Amino acid sequence: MTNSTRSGKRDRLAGAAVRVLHEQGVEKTTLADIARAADVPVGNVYYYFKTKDQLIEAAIAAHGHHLESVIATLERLPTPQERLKALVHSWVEQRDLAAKYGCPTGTLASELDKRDDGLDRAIAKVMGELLGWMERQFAAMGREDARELAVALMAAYQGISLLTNTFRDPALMEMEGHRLERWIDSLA
Amino acid sequence: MTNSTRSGKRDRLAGAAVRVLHEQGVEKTTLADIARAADVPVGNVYYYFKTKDQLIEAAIAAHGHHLESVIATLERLPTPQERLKALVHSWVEQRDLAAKYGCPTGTLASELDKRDDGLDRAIAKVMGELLGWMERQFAAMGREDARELAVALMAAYQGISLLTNTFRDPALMEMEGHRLERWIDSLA
Amino acid sequence: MTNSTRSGKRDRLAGAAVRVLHEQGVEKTTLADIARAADVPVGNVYYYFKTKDQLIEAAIAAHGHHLESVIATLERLPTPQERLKALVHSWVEQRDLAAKYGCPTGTLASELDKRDDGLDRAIAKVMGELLGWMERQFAAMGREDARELAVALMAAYQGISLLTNTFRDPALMEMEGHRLERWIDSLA
Amino acid sequence: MTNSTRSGKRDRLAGAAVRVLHEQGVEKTTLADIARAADVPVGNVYYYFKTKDQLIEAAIAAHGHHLESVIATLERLPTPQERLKALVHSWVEQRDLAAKYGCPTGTLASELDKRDDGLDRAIAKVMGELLGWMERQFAAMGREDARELAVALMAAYQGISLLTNTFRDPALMEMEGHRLERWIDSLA
DNA sequence: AATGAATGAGTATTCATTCAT
DNA sequence: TATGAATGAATACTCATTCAT
Repeated sequence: MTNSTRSGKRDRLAGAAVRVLHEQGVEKTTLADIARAADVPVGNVYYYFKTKDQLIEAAIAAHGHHLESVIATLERLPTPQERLKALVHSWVEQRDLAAKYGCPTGTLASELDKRDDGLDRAIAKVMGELLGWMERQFAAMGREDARELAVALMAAYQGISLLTNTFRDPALMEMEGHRLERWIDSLA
Repeated sequence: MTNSTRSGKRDRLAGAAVRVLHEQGVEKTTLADIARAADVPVGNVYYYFKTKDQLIEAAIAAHGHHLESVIATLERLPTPQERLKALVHSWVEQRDLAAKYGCPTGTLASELDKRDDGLDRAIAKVMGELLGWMERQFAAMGREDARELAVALMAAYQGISLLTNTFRDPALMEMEGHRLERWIDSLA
Repeated sequence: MTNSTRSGKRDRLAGAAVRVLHEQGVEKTTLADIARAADVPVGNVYYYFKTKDQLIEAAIAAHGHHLESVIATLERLPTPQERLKALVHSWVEQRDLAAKYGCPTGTLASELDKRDDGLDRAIAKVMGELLGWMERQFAAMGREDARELAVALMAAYQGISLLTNTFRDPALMEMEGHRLERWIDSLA
Repeated sequence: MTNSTRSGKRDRLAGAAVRVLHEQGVEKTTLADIARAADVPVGNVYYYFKTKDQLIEAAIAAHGHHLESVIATLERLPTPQERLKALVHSWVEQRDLAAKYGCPTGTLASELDKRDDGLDRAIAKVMGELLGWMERQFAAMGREDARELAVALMAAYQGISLLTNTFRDPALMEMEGHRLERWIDSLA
């Protein structure tokens, strides 16, 4: 809100960046790619973002907001089990995208780790938020090992996203999704 | 053997490439980086590899051979459970490296997916070999769902590697490793 | 007109390319050479031309336009004989340049033939236009063998340009020019 | 004889160079190309030729010897007219090669002119020998303008070779060949 | 004489970033 | 604010030439 101008170009750039960075990867994506996807002239990008890094940072933030809204929707469900299973279900629904490009959060985290700038901390924070929410769900289920379970669930998702992407097989995500749902049920 | 020359420079280059690609990522790594790590003049690299892609391919192959030797060592253990748990144990032992750079196989697979060349198929094959071996272990344990279990185990490892790397916390790998060992025991 | 920007840098680059390619040859000419001749920073060349090939293509087009304007001037003369002889005369006038670098069209055609790109077709088209014009002049003189005569005249020019260049002797062009003028007169 | 060793590698290299330089052009041809064509290891080339230039020079000489043998064969014919027409006839016979690669002498002369080394003088000398022979034939026909006629004939050949090559049309060489034969007859 | 290997200078191309208007 | 144009540093790749054996 605060940063958006009448034309909303800043948001459009950040949104386009999320999409293009997911599809092409950070290193393969040029500023021109993002500018084109946002339908903004290249030279104009620098009015909104001083550097490419700042644009990536904005993309990470935008992706974080997206995850927050996903969580907010899940919160409407009555029990933690249902919430977690709904999350798993949403992953399975995205299986075709995962097969093409992997998980947006995970691929970003993986790539940003190799860079000198501090952007890896930004994506770690986003992933940490989701992890924290998961932990709270397991805790609400009365589990003492909520932290461990949250880590296991997040790892399972990140890992199966990578496998689904590597083998280009959406069925892998589906199979693992069902297994995770059964697993969640078994924890009650 | 077949490709090694007296000085073994070709192998030295492939080996250095495995290391540097893991540490810096594919896109951030220049030919000069690899040449320097192998203590070989840049121009000389092209005597052994026609393109950067071919050098990466050789690095993938070298990494594949490394995994094969790891598997060969595991094979000496008497039962499939012991073999699988020893594999998990070796992951935990590598936790500091994972915290710094992630899993070499996984980060490579993730990055190569974004490229146009066919190298993503090469790393997929390497990962597929390990996956197949895991499946055979679960099958030897009498599990009908060996394939599903193998996928779950591989995903857990890839995912926890990514989390360990993202949060720069080797303890995550340790925690998940113990959980996986208990899980394997529970399947018998 | 259509492609020229305010500063006309694109045209300046194409023009400089025509000159430098003629003087140094296609293979010996670097992009830096052309950029320097046009007084344009190397990196900036790529704003106007995606590849070296495209710049060469623009140079060929520019040379083609030059030939068109030469023809347009010749068209003002009353009879085809006069036009053809004026063309021969213009060749003789350029004899010092030919002694130094050969015919721009011919040397370009000769060099481009050795390349894989389709640029040899572009220069062939330019030469074909001039050849067609010559043929129309001979036809206007009532000659049934206009095509054959046009080919003979063009060949004579290309050949004497090569000899003049090889022996570095402008007098050769002069001598052959006079012979060709007499020959044209004899055809009436 | 003097330079040939038992194995005749030097001659084989020069011969291969003539062929490859004609087909690929001087600048596009690497030493490795020639070495491969001569079935000689690259490193070994430098035992016979100190530089690439010296190898090209040897190729020019070899081509010169070839032209000498062609002339020697023509000398057996009784009259100068017959000799010249036989020369023209041999050009026509080579029309397919000319369509593909142009005249070996001419393309070499054209390319070498752009270089700093003195090789352009070497090929000029070879062409000069042939030109001198032509001139002697016209003189033997009693023509006072023998020099001019020789230049015209050589230019016609070089020019039609270039056109035949540029338009990739062997018929051009054929057409011009017939015209030149009639022309020679008309000079008697 | 022979040869696989080594070397370094040179070239096209990309792209984040800056500038002028 | 907006934008086309400018810039230069970086990178993969080629190849004549040299070296060690």
